Amino acid sequence: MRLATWNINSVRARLPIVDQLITTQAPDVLCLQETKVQDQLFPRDFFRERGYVHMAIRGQKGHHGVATLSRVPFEGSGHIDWCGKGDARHVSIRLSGGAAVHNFYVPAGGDEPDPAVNEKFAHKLSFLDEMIAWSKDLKDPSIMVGDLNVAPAPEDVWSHKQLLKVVSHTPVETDAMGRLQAAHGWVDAVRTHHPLPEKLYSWWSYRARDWSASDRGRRLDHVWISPALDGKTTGLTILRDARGWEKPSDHVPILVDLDM
DNA sequence: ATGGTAGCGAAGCTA
Repeated sequence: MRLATWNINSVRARLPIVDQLITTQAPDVLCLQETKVQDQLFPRDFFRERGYVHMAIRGQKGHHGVATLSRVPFEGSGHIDWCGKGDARHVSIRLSGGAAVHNFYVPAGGDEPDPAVNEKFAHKLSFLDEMIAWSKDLKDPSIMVGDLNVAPAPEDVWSHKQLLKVVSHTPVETDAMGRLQAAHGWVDAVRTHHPLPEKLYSWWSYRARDWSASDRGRRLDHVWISPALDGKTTGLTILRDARGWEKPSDHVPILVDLDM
């Protein structure tokens, strides 16, 4: 089974390159973040026509939004209302066989990395704290994917030194990511297949003159699996090329092949 | 130190 995760920064604006991903990579399960559309306006027919007839969609007007589209049936879906804000930042499905797929869009956190003056950063830290508590109690074999908006290791950013005070790579965030990983024994499947110290990015700003030449990227998108599923991933690709596609997202897809 | 781009939805906010 092949699973893809992708922050597409508007599903409606990105249909041509979603089609390109489906045609060239043929994922069975597609986890999208930042769909930026209300559920009644979600392009269901587009996915249905391409065989993704099983859909778990959770959107809201204008911002955020996640969706998991699948060619293989799933047994149920759900979501958690993180921080009690009603944001569409998480949707889960249960695959036949029992494994859950949790699709996340963690808050970006604004610009100022101080929770005392920036409520968006405080929200991000609270969200991560709730994920830690949830992970401690998590029993089911699970796959957690999505835009976690944290680049944990020095090799996950273009310049560790220059990003230490930039939201996404501050010590308080990377520490939280470490505690999140430990809380369930999450295995970072990207690093299983592309170990440190290889530099890896999944996001490049729209604001660069030449994203590829400057290559100032960050690894914000993740595929984590339960210890019980360790060894079930047979391959994993960060599709850097997609950043150069026509009218791209600022994030690229991650593809993981699972023996299950 | 600053500003650069993109999407939503129709001005400014978020990223």
